[in-house]
Amino acid sequence: MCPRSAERFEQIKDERRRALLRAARVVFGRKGFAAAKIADIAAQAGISHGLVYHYYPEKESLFSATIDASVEGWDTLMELTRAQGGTPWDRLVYVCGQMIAGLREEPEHLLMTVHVYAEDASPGLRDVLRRFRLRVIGDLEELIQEGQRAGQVEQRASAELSRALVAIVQGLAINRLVEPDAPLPPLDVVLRILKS
Amino acid sequence: MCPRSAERFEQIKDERRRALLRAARVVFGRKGFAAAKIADIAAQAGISHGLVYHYYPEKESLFSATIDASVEGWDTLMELTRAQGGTPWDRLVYVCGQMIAGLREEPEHLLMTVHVYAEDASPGLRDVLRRFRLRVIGDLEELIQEGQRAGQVEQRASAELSRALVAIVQGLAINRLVEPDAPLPPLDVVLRILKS
Amino acid sequence: MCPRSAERFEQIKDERRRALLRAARVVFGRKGFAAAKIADIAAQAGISHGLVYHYYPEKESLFSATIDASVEGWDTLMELTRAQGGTPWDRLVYVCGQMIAGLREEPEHLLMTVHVYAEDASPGLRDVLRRFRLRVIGDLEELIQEGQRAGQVEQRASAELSRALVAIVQGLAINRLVEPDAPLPPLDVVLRILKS
Amino acid sequence: MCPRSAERFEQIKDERRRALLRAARVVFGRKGFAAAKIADIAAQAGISHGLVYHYYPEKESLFSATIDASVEGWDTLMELTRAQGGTPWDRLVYVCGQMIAGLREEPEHLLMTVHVYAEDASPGLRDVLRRFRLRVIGDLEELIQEGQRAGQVEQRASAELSRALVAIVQGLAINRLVEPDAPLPPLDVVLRILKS
DNA sequence: TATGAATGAGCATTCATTCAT
DNA sequence: CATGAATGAATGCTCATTCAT
Repeated sequence: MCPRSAERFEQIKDERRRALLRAARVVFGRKGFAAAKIADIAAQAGISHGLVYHYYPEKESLFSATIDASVEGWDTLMELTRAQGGTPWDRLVYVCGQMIAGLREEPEHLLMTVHVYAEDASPGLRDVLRRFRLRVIGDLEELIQEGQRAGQVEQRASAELSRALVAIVQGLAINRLVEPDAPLPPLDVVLRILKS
Repeated sequence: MCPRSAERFEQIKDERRRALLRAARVVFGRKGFAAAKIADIAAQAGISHGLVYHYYPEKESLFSATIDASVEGWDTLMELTRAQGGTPWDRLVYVCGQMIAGLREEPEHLLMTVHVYAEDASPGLRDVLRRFRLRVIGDLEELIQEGQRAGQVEQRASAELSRALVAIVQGLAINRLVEPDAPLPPLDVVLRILKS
Repeated sequence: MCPRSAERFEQIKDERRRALLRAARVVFGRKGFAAAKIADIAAQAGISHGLVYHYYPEKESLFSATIDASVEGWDTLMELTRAQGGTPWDRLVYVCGQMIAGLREEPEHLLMTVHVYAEDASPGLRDVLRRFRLRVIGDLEELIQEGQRAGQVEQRASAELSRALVAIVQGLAINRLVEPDAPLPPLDVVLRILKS
Repeated sequence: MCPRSAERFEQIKDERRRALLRAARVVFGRKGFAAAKIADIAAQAGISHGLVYHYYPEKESLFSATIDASVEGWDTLMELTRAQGGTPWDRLVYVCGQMIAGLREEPEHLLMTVHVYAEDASPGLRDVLRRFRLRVIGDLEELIQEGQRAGQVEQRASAELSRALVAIVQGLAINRLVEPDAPLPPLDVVLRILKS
């Protein structure tokens, strides 16, 4: 009724939506799309499963939104990275460092990708994920090419280097889930991939 | 009754069992445990879904058997590797080369692991997979330690190096599934991880 | 929110649960555990088969609950019987009269027992039923012993007499199901078993 | 080829058929029609499940044949009973004695009846069983009427007395299966039903 | 005949989705 | 908005029945 409460309303709604997305990322990341139950996600978010459908009309939309949030997160990271001063190598160190730090806290973030190549995932889902993947790979490739121009990264097919980098980060995410207490290799080991 | 037909019988049975395992590896590898339908696997193997239960009493047993086959495959590879002449580094080159070649043909092999860390996977499944993982990591670590003693691998925590190696291979397996036509990075890029 | 509706909620839930139990008793009693389909029971209760699982997590639990309800019914009857004035014989007349009257309305009640001696019924089920049986037999035996002390029942092994009594009642229940219109023998014929 | 072996052949076939029927009676009696598996029966008879279909084209025929065998057994008992000298009461003692003795060895015999009143048992099955039941009840009723004419059985509706007699015997069969070691009440307790 | 591999219809159970409260 | 009861399509698994050997 009064604007105050309407605002407050929106606030609550937004908060809840964010909480829901966080919960969805965790559960989807851990179990994949098929094995994740709406009820699991609702429980993780602390709401009833019926309420989920007030925010997202179906499981797939929720999943898509989760990816979208990850994309946003990635875009933010890339902006920060580009705003970083220093050499191209410094920027590579920064972005990889952030990715690995992210693994520690939320390995689910980068695992989302793993779960949707399934042949019978709806084409929509596959596309959404594929695009995310290609964006990450593309952004990293750009940084790598800058590094190559600066002579800080070896002169090899940048597409391969970028994919190798993504591969190791995803692989470490898996490791993180299977053995949460195993040590992650230090950043410089990961970055060696780019040095001849 | 006659030995000829009894033999033939067993042969056919064995062949089918192998075909079933192959089909199961492909489908489980692509979709994970929850999303893989027995009917999918049966179709992939060219048999009716009912027949699957003549060979394995339940989905989980089939999954376990699939892992067991992967373990055997790995053991064979390790034997071949150890039988390889040359320096420790040569052996590392050999085993990683084989793993990456395997990715080209059957990326499912190394992906099996990805799908079972789910919190609600039956403890049995999780154990089976965890053991497989630890075996691979352990075997590779041994090779790495030999390489360290020979001065061919950097003197860093061999556990971390081994996990980084497994991570990149698994990450590449994922990449293979998502983008089957993307190029895999060459072997020496992968092995750089072990060199300071 | 408001207590009125919450109460009403619980009421409806309870009603439905009772309706489900009644339906389950009828169907299990008629068909036995294996032959009774959840869909039959749901149809009999006027609900969808999926909803059954909101109330009982599996067929066996529903069956157990059905037995539990029968046990309660029996306990109530025994309380009424013990509250009955008169001689021990009067009480035997009362309880047997009620059992036979029950046969007319719901022969399923006493038939539940018949269906679970199967060798491969889960041990849980068998136990639940065995306990019910022994309770009935034990309670009747007690009444019989009182009758014996009062000289109203013949001085023979009360365990055998009790079992003979249960046997005839169960046998009549079967008769009731097979020939719903055949006459039940009058009470005094049944009670003769206890008189020398 | 030669008549000797052809005969022998028939013999073996007949023996097997009898063994199969015996096995079927045991398993059907214990588990009912729905819960009894062809494989169970075959195992009990010591043959492969496929072979069952050489003797009976389907589960229902096997069940019918089992009933037929029971009918035959009953007819034989009735012939023996009628051939028995003495008073009508002596004959009743004889036939009930045999029934109770049968309970000790093969309680399944009289339990067959219990399992087929199910609403969705095929009408054919229900009829077959109903006829068996009515035959037993009718034969006993005849004996009871003889007893009544001889003044040895009370002058009450013979149909009810007959059904009460069958009821107690069936009830005892159930008891036998649930508690194989519980004592059966002695014959005279059972026969009291017929005495005023 | 005798075996057991193979098929497919049927049933228990799960879970996304809807909707009355 | 929020809840959880209700529905029904989908999937694991069983088992009667068929059939190649």
